[in-house]
Amino acid sequence: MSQHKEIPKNYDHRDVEARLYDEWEWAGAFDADPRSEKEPYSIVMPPPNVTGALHMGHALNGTMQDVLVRRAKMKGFEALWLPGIDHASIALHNVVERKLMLEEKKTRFDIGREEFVEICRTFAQESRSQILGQIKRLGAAVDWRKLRYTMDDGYVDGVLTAFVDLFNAGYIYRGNRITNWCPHDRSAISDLEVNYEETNGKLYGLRYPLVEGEGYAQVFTTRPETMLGDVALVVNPDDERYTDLVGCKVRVPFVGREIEVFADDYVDPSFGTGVLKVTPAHDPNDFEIGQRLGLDPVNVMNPDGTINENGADFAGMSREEARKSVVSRLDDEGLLGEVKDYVHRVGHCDRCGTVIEPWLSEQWWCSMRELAEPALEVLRSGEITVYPDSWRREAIRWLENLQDWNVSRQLWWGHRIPVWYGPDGEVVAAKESPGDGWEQDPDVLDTWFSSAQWPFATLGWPEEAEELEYFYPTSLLSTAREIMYLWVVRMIMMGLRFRGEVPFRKINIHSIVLAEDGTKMSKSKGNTINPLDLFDEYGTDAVRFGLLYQSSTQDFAYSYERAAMGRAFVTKLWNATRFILGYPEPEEGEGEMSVADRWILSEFNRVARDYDAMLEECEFSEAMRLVYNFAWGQFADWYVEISKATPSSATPRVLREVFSGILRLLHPAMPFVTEEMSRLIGDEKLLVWQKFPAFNPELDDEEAAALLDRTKRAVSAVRRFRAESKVDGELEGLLPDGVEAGVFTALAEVKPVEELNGTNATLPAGDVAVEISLTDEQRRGEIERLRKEIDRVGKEVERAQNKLSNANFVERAPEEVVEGEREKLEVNSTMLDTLTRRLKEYL
RNA sequence: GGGCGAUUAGCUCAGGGGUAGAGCGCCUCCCUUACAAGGAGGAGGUCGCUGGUUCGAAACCAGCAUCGCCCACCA
Repeated sequence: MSQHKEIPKNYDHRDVEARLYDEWEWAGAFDADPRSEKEPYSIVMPPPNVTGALHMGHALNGTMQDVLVRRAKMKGFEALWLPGIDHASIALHNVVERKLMLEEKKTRFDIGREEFVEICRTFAQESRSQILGQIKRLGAAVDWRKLRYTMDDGYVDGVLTAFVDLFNAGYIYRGNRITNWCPHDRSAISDLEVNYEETNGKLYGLRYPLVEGEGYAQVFTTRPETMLGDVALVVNPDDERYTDLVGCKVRVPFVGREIEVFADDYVDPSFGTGVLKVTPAHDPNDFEIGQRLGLDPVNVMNPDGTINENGADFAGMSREEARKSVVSRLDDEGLLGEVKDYVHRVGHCDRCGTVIEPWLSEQWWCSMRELAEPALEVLRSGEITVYPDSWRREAIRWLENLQDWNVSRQLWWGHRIPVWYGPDGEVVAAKESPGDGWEQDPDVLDTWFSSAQWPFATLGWPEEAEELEYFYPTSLLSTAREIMYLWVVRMIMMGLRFRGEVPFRKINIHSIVLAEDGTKMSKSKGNTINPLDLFDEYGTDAVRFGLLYQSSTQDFAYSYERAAMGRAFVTKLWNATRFILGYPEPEEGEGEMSVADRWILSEFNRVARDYDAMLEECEFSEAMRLVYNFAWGQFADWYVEISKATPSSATPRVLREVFSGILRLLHPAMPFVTEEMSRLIGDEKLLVWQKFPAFNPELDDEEAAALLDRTKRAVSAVRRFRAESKVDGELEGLLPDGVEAGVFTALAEVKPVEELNGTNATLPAGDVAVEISLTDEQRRGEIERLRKEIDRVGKEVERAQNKLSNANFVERAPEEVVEGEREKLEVNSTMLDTLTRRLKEYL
């Protein structure tokens, strides 16, 4: 009774995955111990937002990290993969506010800060458990005991410590300046949280009547409503058209303010009329011009985007209403000039999509220049390796042009800024209230401020925890490039500031998984793919393999074919397992190895070496190709067939050894099915506790490799002949030179004879030629086949002759290339002679 | 306005100075005792265009075209 009959032909991932994950967890397979004697390896997981479910990007990134962590464990490192969740201040704000509006028709201001924060906390709690479940579905080898959440007490302490330190060191300061204001969120956001979109707008010509005399000055603007806050007009000092205008006064319509015309270099005479209106409270450039001219800004807007009391009759209107109203009343009064269509880029809030209003407000800023210097240094010197390197250069460029960072948000959900205002106007930063009568700043910190502490705050900082001591700096950070600036670069700065060491030694920037049509996945377009659905349909291992196989430095359109490819691979391996279980057990002792045994061991050995090197450099796609091609194209297609046809006494051992090696190579990429197969073939240890195959120079066997290479080519030549000439029955032939006799005879199904019977065919296979006897019946079609071969080989000869007759080639090309051509010419010339002679015989 | 990248088989994509690769799809044969989600064999490409470097370019360089992405305060 052969054992494999009891194992189904197809692997059932549903049955296996949930069971194995629990087993891994119970066994403590993912635990990492800071007191270990081993060398540490650590990755902190980019924490998913509490707002969202796992998407394809998470699946890809999670798989890559899992590959590296499991591999590190198998290579003998004490490997930690630390999981986490981000409270996602502004993102969760939006989700909860939308829900509140939808379900109760209330805004956050209706229910108040305390209640709102409570709702956020509850939502986060619920959403979090769902996300953690999804991480498990992926198979992620994370140490759950070390799960961190950015709102945990310990983590909060780290964030506040960092803020207080930066404040006391003078990096954090308060400034009244133009920020990107989101009227919907009623909060400032940072430059990086603004998305600029091409918008079809209009340029409105506005006319400002001269106070003295007749006439007006015309200005073009895209935001006419901001004229209510104008404090000056400016022209370029070299603009001769307006020499007389400088120093004149004009009247701002509706508000009646008389403002002066100044000269300033900033103005581009070729744009519009060459006259610019200055609205310091509502435009960053104007703010600077206003400062140069010593003019006070006039703010005409409320935090919610409505016009305030400075806006005369327009007070209370929304931005949009005010724009229409201003334009139509200008028109009524003859003060509206030309109105042109104008395509320009308008900033939108990254989280809610609302049009951003550049708006003057009081915010906390973090001065970046000095903090950036050490970060630049580690990137320039290559102390941090980035895959691919182009992103290292990008990061450098960005750091070189860094603006100060607005870290305060007028939101409620998040880390409240630890700045306290004393009864006598004192301002201090402290983790706790300095005493009675002190009031805390109402704002919260930018989410990314807390994220910037992630690599060390998760390990216990500011405590000198043993985890921090042992696992920091982390080994690698893997992430999508879209948060390179928002997050990665800031972690480098903060890591260097607070630990004096880089937060990670390597950065893997992976590609973005696009929708099938090659556009970005987005909920609004409805083209998202849910990885969990894929896991259900194809099996997690198959999806993981497909993602890795398809990943590269380029963004890629997700293709279900890759998951199907992974599934086919799983099936292939699964059936190899069934084969091995039905194969004779290894006998006592090593056994005598055949050339084929030596060959497959040698090949495997090389694959293991190259595979490991590829993973070390985050070349996941190439690594998958390599092991796939070996497992399927060499092991299954050839060695398994050889093991059936001409086994040696060592074959049962070698077969299991190589297959077990393949499972160990693949385990990091396809953890579930490999674990199941490993068990079936009798391994007692979990795969993460088995040894990752390492290169063994003794197994390298050039001779066996060359022999099998020729043998396989000879076999293929015979198979091709059979297929093309439609020859079924047995063939007789000479044993070609330099092939492995047993393998050739068995796989080509050619009966070796001493002499051919006279009606022969020559089958070329590179530097091997297979000579076989033909029956008269088999001879049919031989003439046509010979002509085709003669044609093909003739071209080869011609090509080599051309090259070799080029004196420059012979002189300048490397020796081995020239020599190679000579050999090819010789082999092919001989072949051509033989084939031509044979054709003559047959004609 | 700057920067980065892409353009290779019908499709999705690798590769990379020395005769063009994979998966899927297509064609022929085969349900043979691991596997039809499979096996054996095959067809299919002047590697975007134009120049240059080189003995040799699909690969390196320059320009162009097309398509992406990122950065930037022109009203």
